[in-house]
Amino acid sequence: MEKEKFREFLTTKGLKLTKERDEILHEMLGMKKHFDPEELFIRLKTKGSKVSRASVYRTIPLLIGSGLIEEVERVDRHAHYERVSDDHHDHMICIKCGKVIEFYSPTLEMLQNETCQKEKFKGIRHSLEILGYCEKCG
Amino acid sequence: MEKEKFREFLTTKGLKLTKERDEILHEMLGMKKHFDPEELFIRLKTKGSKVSRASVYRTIPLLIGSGLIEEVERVDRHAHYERVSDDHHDHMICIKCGKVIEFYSPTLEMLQNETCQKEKFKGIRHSLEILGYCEKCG
DNA sequence: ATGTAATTGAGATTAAGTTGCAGCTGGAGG
DNA sequence: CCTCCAGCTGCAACTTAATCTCAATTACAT
Repeated sequence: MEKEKFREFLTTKGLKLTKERDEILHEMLGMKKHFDPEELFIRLKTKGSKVSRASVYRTIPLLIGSGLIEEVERVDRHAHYERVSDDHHDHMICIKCGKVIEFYSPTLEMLQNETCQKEKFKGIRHSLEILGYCEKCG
Repeated sequence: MEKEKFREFLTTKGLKLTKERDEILHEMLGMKKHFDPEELFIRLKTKGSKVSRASVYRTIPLLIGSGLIEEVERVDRHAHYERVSDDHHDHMICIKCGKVIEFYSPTLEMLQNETCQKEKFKGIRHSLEILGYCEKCG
């Protein structure tokens, strides 16, 4: 189960399964599906855990490395803006260099409309972001 | 053109077109399509402008309001994580009642992969959010 | 049991963005 | 063309999310 997966990851990397990491792992498993590090930290704190904020932040990459969680949002932590033009498009964003590729696929748009109809949902706008590696960083 | 659009927006809101706002507008028009506020500020600064960082940040919502730029990224600026499970899905979110419908369309996924290949982009994960009205609120 | 590289918490630091405030200014109304 | 005041400004202090430093502690291979 999860703890074994985590331990295995740590061992292969020459890292240790400390009681702090264990606490963080267990608390994480009890979170709702989406969470942020601060929520996790607060929950530990209110349960009386002595684990520090730094340890929570330091453990997150290890949980990702062991395949137990994934980063959902942005790579790049600050706000970005775009000059408006009338052509709608979606984005591919390179996780490594931050490059943004704009693309537009009519088929994709159409398919989304169909999906909306199936759910009786009236779509107004959407945002599709594909994260990954660009040609150069791939 | 842009300046008129901006002035019109400001006037209808009872706001003023100051020289600082004008400088920011013009510098913004010279940026590459995607930019962040700090880049904009630095560019003004290096050109000898006396405009403050605060004014840049304060002007951005006005540029959005006048339809000249859009926010590209997430509203929520901090990192989020998600416990891994094997069912990937996307979201439809009702603008009115906040209801979230999870859906999954293999065709949509496939089409995305094809689009990535076309751009020589190695997609790792994506997030697709369709905003609109659910059956009840529609 | 021991040695040591990894880990810890506290608090300082950084980055991005926001806010309060005292003085300045665009532009509507005269 | 003036006047006036709501709206603006820069500055610096503040906030939030996250990272780093460092001396003390600890897991775990041998």
